[in-house]
Amino acid sequence: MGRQPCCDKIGLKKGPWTAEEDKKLISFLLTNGQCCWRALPKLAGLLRCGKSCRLRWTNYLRPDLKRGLLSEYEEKMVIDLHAQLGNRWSKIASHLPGRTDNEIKNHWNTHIKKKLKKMGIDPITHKPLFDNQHTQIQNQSQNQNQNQNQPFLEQQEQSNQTPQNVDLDDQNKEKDKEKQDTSSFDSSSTTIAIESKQGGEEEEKIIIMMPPPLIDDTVIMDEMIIMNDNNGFCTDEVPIIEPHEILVPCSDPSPSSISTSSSSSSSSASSLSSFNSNNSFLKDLQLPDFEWSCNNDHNGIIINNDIDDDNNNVALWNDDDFINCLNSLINDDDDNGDHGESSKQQVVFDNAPSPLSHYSKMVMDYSECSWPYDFS
DNA sequence: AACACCTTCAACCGCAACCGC
DNA sequence: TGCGGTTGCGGTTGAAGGTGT
Repeated sequence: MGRQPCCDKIGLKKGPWTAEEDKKLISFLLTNGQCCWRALPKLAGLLRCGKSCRLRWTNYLRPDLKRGLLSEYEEKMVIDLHAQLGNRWSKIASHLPGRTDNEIKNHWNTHIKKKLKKMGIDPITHKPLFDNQHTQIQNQSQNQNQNQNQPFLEQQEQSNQTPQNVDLDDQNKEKDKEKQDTSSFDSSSTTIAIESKQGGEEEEKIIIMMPPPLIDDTVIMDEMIIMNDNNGFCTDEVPIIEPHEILVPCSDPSPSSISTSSSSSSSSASSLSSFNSNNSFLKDLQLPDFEWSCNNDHNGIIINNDIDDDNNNVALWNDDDFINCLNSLINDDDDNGDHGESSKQQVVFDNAPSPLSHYSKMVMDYSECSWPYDFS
């Protein structure tokens, strides 16, 4: 006998979600929180299977999602992490706040794969495809080269035994010292330098400093330097998202919903019920020192109770603002953008402990608003 | 304008892992 | 320990939009 389907598919809707369905799902999850996905469609009045609801929420509707193309830095991160983790998209996604495994997987298959091939790098092995005429590989030490050829888990073990340090600037040295016990990033561990210069072709010079072997499923990445000939970037160019600026639960009214650290690192798992209090989620996550490109096209909104007074592009939201927006979204029954009318039927988050209160802080990209609806 | 081909990405499917009993 | 239910993950699909002819 075949496996039982995840749900009774008779009469269940498939295919693209409608705005109405989205609203139902959002409304239900914000008022009730995440319960059993299997039971959710019935409770929410949706003709979908629970799996479909979960996917829709985690990949598209979650308020902490960033939308839009991956930034250059994110892309490099993905490449780098893929070199270590392979197709473990959820693990990769866990290092990129606001990105889902599905999104990264799609981006990898549609964009990055091609780019790497164009650059002469095998997207599977992350090693050069071309011979020496086109490619130079500079390995700074034989051991490092060996490390790269070893299975990932073996690298982990070695890394545990022989943590290596690198030249870091003074500011980072202390930080690095702290992290050394648990994780060490040796930015010199593997360097791939590719110089492509042939008859009128655009010159490319890419140096990829490979990150260290991972010690745990997650790793703190202190350094990742990828230099492009005319488009090199350094840490000075991008603002840093501190861990406290990233979506963090401030409280969890349902202790039973706290997930274990082993699963909470997944972006897909970073759902309402997965958050833990007291920032333990972040501890589990071990986010990298994130740096984002700061340009005029991306005015960041940080929904945050803390103030980032250095960044003029940052606007501050609090929970109430956000809930108001969600109310507007959910109760939007016309298209004239008139979201503020108090006479509208309102989904009430006020009295019941709102699951949204889990999101004390979150980062949204203003121009690529996380929510698929305009509720401005 | 019409058609074919290509690209993108949301959604689906099936398997594996996890969890509670 | 085994079993059944639930959730998470990664591969794949297919509709929609874009591009070329």
